[in-house]
Amino acid sequence: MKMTSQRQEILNYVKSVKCHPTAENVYTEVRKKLSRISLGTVYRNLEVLRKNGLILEINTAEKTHFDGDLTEHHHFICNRCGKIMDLMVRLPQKFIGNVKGSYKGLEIDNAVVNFNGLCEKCAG
Amino acid sequence: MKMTSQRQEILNYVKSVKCHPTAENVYTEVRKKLSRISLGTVYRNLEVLRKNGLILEINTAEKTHFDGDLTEHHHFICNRCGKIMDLMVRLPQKFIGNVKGSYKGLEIDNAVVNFNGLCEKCAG
DNA sequence: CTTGCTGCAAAGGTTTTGCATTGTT
DNA sequence: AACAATGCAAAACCTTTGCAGCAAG
Repeated sequence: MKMTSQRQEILNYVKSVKCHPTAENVYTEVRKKLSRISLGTVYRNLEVLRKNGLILEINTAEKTHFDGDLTEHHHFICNRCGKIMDLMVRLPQKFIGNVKGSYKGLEIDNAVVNFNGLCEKCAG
Repeated sequence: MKMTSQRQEILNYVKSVKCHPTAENVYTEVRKKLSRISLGTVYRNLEVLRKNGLILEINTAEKTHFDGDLTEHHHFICNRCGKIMDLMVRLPQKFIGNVKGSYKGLEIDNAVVNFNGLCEKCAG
C-alpha cells in the first residue's frame, strides 16, 4: 500500500473524529485540504484502508459509515434519527468463548454488538 | 396496515425460510405465486413489515437482508463469501444490564451481535 | 523504472418515487 | 366511501469502474 497524500488525509480524518463519517462526509472534509481529490478516490481509499485493517466499516440501513477507532467498542443506532453512538463496553470473554465452543467450524475474528432503540433526544 | 395478498405472501416467505433473503430474492420467490407483483411493492412491503416489527433487517457491506426469526439469535457473516449464518446463542442478561446502567439516557430495545471471520468452507 | 494511485466522467446496481388504478376495511 | 396499497416506469441515489496521466517506492 503506497501512502499518497490523499490516502493519508483520509486516514487522518477518519481517525481524528469521534463521529462516524460516510464516504460523502469524508469527501467533503478532505476536500478542504486537497481540493482536487475525487469522490472515486475517497471510495477506493476507504476500501483499501478497511482491507488493511486501519479503519472499520459500520453498515446501517441507510448508509455505510466508517470508524477509525480500533479499540473494542460497540454501537447504538437510534431507530428514529439514525444517530450512531459509541458504547465503550466490552463483551464478556466467556460469552465469546461459549460461541466459539458451540460453533467450532467457524473462525471468528471479531464480534460487534449493535444496540437499537431511541437516543436521548428522540426518547425524551 | 392493510393485509393484502402481496404483503401476506412476502411475510409468509420471509418467515418460512432459514436463509436471509434480499429484496431481490423475495421478489423472485414471491413472483412464483403472484406473478404480477412488482419489485417496488416488495421494497415497500419489506419496509412496512420491518417498521411494524414483523421482520428484521440485517445490514451487511454488500446488501440488506431480511430475517423472519424474531427469537433472540445473532449472526455470523463470512468475510470471504458473505454467507450469513444464525448463531443460536443468547447474550448474557448481565451484559445488557451493564450497558443500560452505563447509558441511562438511551432506550435500548434490542441488541444483536455480528460475528465476523471465515466460515467453515472458506477457512478449510 | 515500475507499479499502483489519481481525477474525471460514465456506467452500474439498488432502492425510491409519482401517478393512475385497484383492493381493503 | 375513504384511504392505503399496487403496478409500472422513471428517477434518484450511492458506489464502482475504465482510462490516460501522475507519483511513490
